[in-house]
Amino acid sequence: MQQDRSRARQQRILDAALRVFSRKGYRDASVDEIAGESGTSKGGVYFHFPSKDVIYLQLLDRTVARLQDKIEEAMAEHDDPIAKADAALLAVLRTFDKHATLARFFMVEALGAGRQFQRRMAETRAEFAAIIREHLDAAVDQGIIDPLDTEVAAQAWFGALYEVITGWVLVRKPERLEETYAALRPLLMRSVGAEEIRLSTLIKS
Amino acid sequence: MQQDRSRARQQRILDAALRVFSRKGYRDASVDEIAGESGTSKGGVYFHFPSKDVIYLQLLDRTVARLQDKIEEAMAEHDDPIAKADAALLAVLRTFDKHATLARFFMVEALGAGRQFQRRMAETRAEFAAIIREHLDAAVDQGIIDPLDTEVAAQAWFGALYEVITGWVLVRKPERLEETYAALRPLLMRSVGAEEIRLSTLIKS
Amino acid sequence: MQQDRSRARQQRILDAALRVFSRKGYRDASVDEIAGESGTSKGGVYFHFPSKDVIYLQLLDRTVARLQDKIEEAMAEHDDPIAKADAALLAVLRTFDKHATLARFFMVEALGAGRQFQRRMAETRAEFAAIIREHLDAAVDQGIIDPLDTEVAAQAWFGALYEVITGWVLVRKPERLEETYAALRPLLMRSVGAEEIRLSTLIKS
Amino acid sequence: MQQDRSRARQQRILDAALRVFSRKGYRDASVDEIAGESGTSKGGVYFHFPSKDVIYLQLLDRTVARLQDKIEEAMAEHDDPIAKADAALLAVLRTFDKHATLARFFMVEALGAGRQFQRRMAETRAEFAAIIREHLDAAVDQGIIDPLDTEVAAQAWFGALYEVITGWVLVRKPERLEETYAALRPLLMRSVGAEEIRLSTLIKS
DNA sequence: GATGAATGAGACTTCATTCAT
DNA sequence: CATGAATGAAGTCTCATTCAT
Repeated sequence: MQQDRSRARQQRILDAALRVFSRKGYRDASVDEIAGESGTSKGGVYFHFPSKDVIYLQLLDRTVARLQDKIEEAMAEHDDPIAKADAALLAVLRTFDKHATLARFFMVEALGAGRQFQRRMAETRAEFAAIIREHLDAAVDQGIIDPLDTEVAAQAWFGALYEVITGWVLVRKPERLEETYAALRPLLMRSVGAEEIRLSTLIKS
Repeated sequence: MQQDRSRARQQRILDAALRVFSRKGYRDASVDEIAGESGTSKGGVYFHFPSKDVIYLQLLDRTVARLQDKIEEAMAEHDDPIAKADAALLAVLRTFDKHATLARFFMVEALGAGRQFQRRMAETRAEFAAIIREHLDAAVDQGIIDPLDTEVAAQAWFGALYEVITGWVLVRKPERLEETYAALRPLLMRSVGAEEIRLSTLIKS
Repeated sequence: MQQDRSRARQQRILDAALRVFSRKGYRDASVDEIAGESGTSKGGVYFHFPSKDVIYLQLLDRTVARLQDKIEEAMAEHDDPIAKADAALLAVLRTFDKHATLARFFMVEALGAGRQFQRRMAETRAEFAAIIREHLDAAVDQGIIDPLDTEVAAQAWFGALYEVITGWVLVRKPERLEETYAALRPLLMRSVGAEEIRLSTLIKS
Repeated sequence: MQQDRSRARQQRILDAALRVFSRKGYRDASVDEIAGESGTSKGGVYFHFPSKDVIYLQLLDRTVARLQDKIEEAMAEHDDPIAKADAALLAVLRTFDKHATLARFFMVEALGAGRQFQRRMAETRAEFAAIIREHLDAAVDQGIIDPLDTEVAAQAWFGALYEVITGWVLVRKPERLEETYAALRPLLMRSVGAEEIRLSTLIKS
């Protein structure tokens, strides 16, 4: 159908926009460049999207949705709540490891892109933290870990992960992002007083 | 003398720039607005600073220097390396608690301000992480904590702190940033396997 | 088609720019004024030309090309090399006589327009002198005139012409530029030791 | 006296201005740069001169006066009117040969510097041409050369000289400007129908 | 007399957005 | 649907000139 073609075009524009925003940041990326990179014209872009803001916002949405899918998928394979949270982090890490463009866009450029996006970014961060928190809470409920301020713990986990990824994006060290996780994981586990879980149970997937 | 007046004016411009950048971010802040906010004219700003970039960079420098001063000061009151690192974090938290403008500028806007600043930001992050790491290393050496990957641990501490502050900047919850530290601290300590140190020894200052 | 419209608009911008540069010189002419004079907006000008420099340069090119066309055309009607050179000078004079704007642009403003154009202007002068020289050389070869330093002679002819035109542009005397040629021509001819050629053979066209 | 100091300061500013204008042209030279080059401050420059225009104009005047002095001096050594005119040209050539900065300022930058200077430049050119003309007229009166349009002849001589000098300024070829005169001189002489004068009588000085 | 801080008009250029073709 | 020409607001930066110190 025509609708398919339209959808495909939109996808191509979003893909191009991701690359351009990732390279230049929101303000320094021009609609012209996005149009060029997507093989369309400026008019074409404006046919599919009402404004540059909206492209950015949709990209943010798409990124969040993809990450959440990955996370849910990864968590589904575990029952233990700590293992679930742990798997979630690893899933995020792996996704960014494969898509450095996405990582730069989401980790580095998004927060300072402009006031108009900050509410959304705050929400997004909260959502991710909420996922972690949910399972930490469950762990507390099930007596796996001692009670603690799970809100702050979730924030701390998220922040630690964020920092490791950002550092990787900016400096590209270590080569593979996943390597760091071997060192990060025990820190996180100990921080909430969780017993070590055999990594093997996590990395099977 | 004239030199004093000049210095004072430069300070006023930097102060104004901090507020404007904090409100709008680098790109959305105009030199005109900085000039207005500092009670000068556009030409006046350009008399004291060669470009908008340089203002931003000097602001970054100034912020880093101030934070490092606070940190050194705080650390000087402790001998135990863990307590030193711990005190450093608290000092940072308190500084931002008092200067929300500075927090927003440094935590939210700076990273995504543009490619031209990212190398500097990466360095800055590395510097702060290095301070933490140094004392974690000392703690390992003195047998206070078990050996661990202190580089990643430092990054994780920094990231956790960063996230807590950023969350506070964006949502302004909790009211006082320092409150969170009561919950954050044990997490960090446990994460490196450190025994609890009585908070009282820290908060005396 | 659209391409035609685009071309036409470019021409209109160049025409307007010629007038404005001729009136004010390169530096004192503003892009705004060129835009206004061409019935476009500033953005419109920048859609068709990447910078003010480029407009100026294209104008220079266009002027040179037009003059060279006139010259070739005029020379084609003569066989005698001296007559050819002579006809070339007359063609240049007549062109400027009809287009005082062009004359002012090319003779008065161009040289001092800025360092970035001086190499081009030097080349241009050399090209015109080369045309004259070529035919003086031919005249020497054919024994029409005695051997002489044709490079300097060509430069001198060009300079004499240039000065006469510049004087006319600045003072607008005599009314018609071509009139001066009656007095200038014998000087030039004698300077290279050429016999007088009947003017009638030249002015038929 | 103080007046001497003031005069000296003015001279230093004018000298500096000559260099800067020669390098950059009128518009691209800044008062700041002139101040710097003259070892003064911007305020200092404005104490001695009311505006940038006036500096330029005084420089023009000074240059003209110096050239005229050289010319008068050179002409005083000859009685024959043709020899006088001839000596004048050579004097100009030699002056510029020694002061390339002056040459660039006066030959290349001055004409296109801006509308405000063009009347003055036109006058100046006319003055120089008038000197030449005067002696050509005398030569006609004394029966040394046949009657001719001395106004145009003077213009042509001036133009030929101008072009040779300008070419030298732009391309710096030949190494020494004076060399060219050996080739240029006979052309000029023949152009007015003058017999060759032994160069030896000219170059003694 | 001299300095350099300050002003403000104006320059070039960019770019999101609109719209005729 | 798509193109690319056009607009106009806004932004960074320059600089001649003025003036308090």
